[in-house]
Amino acid sequence: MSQPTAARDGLSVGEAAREAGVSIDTLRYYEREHLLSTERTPSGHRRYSPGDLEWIAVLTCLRETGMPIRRMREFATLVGEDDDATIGARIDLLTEHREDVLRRIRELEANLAHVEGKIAYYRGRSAG
Amino acid sequence: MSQPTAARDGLSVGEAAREAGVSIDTLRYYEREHLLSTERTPSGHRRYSPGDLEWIAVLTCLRETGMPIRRMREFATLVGEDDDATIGARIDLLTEHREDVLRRIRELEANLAHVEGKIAYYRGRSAG
DNA sequence: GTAGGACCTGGAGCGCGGTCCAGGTCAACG
DNA sequence: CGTTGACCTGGACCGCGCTCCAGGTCCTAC
Repeated sequence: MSQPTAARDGLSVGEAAREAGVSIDTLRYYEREHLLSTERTPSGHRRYSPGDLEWIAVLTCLRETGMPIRRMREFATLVGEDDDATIGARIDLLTEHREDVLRRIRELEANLAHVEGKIAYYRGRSAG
Repeated sequence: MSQPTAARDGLSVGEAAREAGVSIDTLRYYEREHLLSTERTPSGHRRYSPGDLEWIAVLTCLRETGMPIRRMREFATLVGEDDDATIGARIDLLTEHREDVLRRIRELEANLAHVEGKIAYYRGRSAG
């Protein structure tokens, strides 16, 4: 092939990892867990398309909001079916997750207030 | 001893666990990790005072805000030294933790917005 | 005195989310 | 051609925060 390297289609796993801000091992792990699947070069190397990168960003967002891998797999399966009949299920899953996140934020805020109270208490003790 | 059961001093580990909303194993684990220490009855059973319960509540608050056990141990050590010279250090530790929690809340809120965007997108798709 | 239940200890096991490793293949460079 | 570095696989390993288990003690009630 006379195609120059720069013009090849998609990113290598190392490039994709750097781009997405995750480790190479994490990308391979997600693939094992069926959260993600990629094209391969004839020799078996993974190639990440822009769409793949967007999807990885979605996965990362879900992870960072504490969604377990198991649940992410459910979502990935729904999306992977690429059937509009699953859209309701996708909305339900994300909506439930949204509730979880909101609950966790409220919980954090409540506990934060305790921590701040404790700080204030110690400030008083060290001043008085 | 003629002392009635109800008048004995402090709660058993089972009672304390129920009261504090954690498992018995967790209380014993915290003790192994030097986050906590309790009086014992002559026969070796743990007894939890009201002060112990308050401390467990503090530990629980720190855990729920994501402080690692290792860091909780640092804090427990400072408090355990019962030396006013450590109060500055306690304030510093809690203040750092407060920053961590605030960061995490902000992160969650940012990611939450993405999740909500996704929900809106799917709603549009299923409506359109 | 004996049955049951709560407690004790030390240590193994678990679920999670990766992370690392060995042993091999592949691609580009000089 | 050989070297170098990124990639491949399957599987072992890790840190965390518990959780469970075996084998034993102790207390209470009948």
